[in-house]
Amino acid sequence: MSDMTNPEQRIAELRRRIEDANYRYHVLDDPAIPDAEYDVLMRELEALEDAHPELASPDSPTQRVGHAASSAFAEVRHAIPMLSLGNAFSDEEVADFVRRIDERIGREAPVFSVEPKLDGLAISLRYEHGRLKQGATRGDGATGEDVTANLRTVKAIPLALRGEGWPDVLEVRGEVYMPLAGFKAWNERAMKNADKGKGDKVLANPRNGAAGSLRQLDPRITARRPLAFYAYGVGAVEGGELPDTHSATLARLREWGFPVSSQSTVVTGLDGLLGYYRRMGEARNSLPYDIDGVVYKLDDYAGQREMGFVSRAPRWAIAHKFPAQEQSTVLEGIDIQIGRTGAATPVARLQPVQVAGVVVTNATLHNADQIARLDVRLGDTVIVRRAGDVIPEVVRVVPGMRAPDVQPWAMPECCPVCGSELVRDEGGVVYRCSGGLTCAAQRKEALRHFASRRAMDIEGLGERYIEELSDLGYIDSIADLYKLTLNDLLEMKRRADERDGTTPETVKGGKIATRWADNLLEAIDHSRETTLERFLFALGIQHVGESTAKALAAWFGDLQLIRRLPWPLFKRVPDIGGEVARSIGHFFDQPGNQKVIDELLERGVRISDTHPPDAKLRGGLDLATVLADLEIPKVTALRAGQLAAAFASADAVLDAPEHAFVTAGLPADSARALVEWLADDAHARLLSACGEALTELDRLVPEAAETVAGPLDGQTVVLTGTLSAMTRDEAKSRLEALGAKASGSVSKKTSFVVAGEAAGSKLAKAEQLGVEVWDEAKLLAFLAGHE
DNA sequence: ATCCCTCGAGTTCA
DNA sequence: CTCGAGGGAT
Repeated sequence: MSDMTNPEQRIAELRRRIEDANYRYHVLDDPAIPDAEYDVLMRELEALEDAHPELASPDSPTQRVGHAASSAFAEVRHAIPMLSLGNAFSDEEVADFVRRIDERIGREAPVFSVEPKLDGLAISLRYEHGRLKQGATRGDGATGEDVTANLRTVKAIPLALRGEGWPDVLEVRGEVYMPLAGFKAWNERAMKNADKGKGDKVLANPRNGAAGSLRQLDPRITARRPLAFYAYGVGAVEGGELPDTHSATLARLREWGFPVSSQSTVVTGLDGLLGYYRRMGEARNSLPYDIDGVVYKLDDYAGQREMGFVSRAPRWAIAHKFPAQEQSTVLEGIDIQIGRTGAATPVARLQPVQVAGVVVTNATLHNADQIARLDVRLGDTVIVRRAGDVIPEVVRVVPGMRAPDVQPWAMPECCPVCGSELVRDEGGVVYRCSGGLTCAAQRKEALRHFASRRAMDIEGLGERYIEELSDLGYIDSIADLYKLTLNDLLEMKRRADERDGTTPETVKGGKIATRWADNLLEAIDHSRETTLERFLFALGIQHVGESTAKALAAWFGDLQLIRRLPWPLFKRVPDIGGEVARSIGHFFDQPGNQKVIDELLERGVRISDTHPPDAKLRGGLDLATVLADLEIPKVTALRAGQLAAAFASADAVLDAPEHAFVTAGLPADSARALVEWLADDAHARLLSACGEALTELDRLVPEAAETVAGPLDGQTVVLTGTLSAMTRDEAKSRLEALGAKASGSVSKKTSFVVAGEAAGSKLAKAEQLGVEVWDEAKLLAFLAGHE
């Protein structure tokens, strides 16, 4: 096709189409052609320009890949200084700003052009006769650096102006920034490649990413960075006119090919400004770029001229800043917290600092690896952020502020609570206290977990009471909760008050208050009536959370059965594999745990929903499956099947000589491995126990399953946000009653997401994956129609 | 062996 | 909410 037309025309045509695509993508936010097609056009243009060097032009989109490095940046003096803006941190300061305008030029409710304040790098672009001639950084406002070659690589910046009516000389000002998606993708790739020892620099944050990219001496590096641009104003103008308001100028810039924030708009008076501030504050976390506030500008240029300037900032504009989401503070110490499973988590003790509206003093450091990665040391100045706007975390260390001779931090060797050794998980990153339930911290955490809402739900038994009851020796195990008496509680309280030197709380007449103790006993009593699912969860078995506890309860139905089942049988439950099954078996193998369970039952804990095992177990209850589940070396599912065909029972396998396995069809090495495995007494007992369990289950499991089809059978749902008519938990159980499976995270397998008010990242993920989203109204209508 | 999806566990502050 | 790791499909 291209050889039909003359190359000059074709080049012009290609350049126009490519820049058109850039414009639609970056300015109109409405991509016109797919990436692949864009690449094809680009390659054709490159080929043509190579073949006809005389037709090359600095305005060509091919030039956006950047040329060879220069040695330094030239200085650029700004014809009109690039001013900084005054800052407002409170509504009052904004009110003062509006009042000053009224006082000075007599306008009570002025019209403002408002826009988000992007966290990027301010630049100036000089166009002469519609062509980009020079781009510069803001620098100190009077003088910046010439970064034209770098700016040419930013696709959102037009190399030539579109439309018509532009002045002979036009200086456009705006912000170069790094969109969050681009930043994330860049860093993910950079980190992946960093592991392999090659690759790109990991960027500290989008702002630094943008600034650093523009200061590259080699524009080819800049070209690869995901940079974007928004125009927010003009500087020098010669040989032409602009509209007489700022908002109209922005509209004009948009026509000429500049991206202008779609969030920029016009509002009136103080109320308008503050309303915009609130709206943007809410939208902040869902914007595709970082903003640190909003900017208010008096819209009409006549008013701006009248207002004038103070020193280096205009009096007609102000930046209204959001509370910082990132702050620096000093790391005063690193404490070790011991969790329920003994996991030792380092927690940063920080000099109190305001982050996104709350004072933060603690932040998790996750684990020792994370500390090593960040190279955080005691006394360091660190950057703290609230991840997802909730949980504080240490992001990085501020370099160059470390005192000399501070050593790297190391995980202590012993548990700070009980002194037992801290042992690193094999192949894992967490260290655990090896003290088990002899460790007071683990005992307390176990109690806290047992009493928690989703477990036994003992209302009022919070951290404080557990601490006191445990420290003063009233409860050692979870079973001890059920033998507490009113006297115990009152005595405990008296001793705790004495110890802490606090005066006892009294009611009139000087009598000691007992109401709290009555309530607590009542709550403990109330918790005696429970379900198998809650009970299993409350025991705090490693790897058994709510979901696994629920599955165990549903499949086996009876605590007495579960507590003596050999571990391989647990693998019959979907989503329970070797690791989890062993962990459950191991828990019930401990005589101490069995004793606690006996005590709980003796002291009145009653599981109300005991039932026979689920019929779905049928099918998995044969010798072949059990032999495969035992994880005997070299005995695969296939070999297990051969054995089951040849032997009538587990006991028959136990008694068989090695050659009988070979006769059964096993290769010599499998037979050998099996004999060796069986030589271990513990293994032999396990196999025998499995045989017995099979026989018993066979008797218990009902013949056929009679399932009622629910309307949501096989569907996976995710709930997010706040519902008004019911709690999320209630919605969850009602959906489950209709056959749905409620999950915590959105994936492409998710059938639909129920999104209430203020839904966050899960809703975003659903939209990104194109997963169906229900609002509360739709949920209610569905429930009404199907329950 | 490798991917993707879930689950478990740990965490902060008002 | 986030990270790590278990389970299961491929």
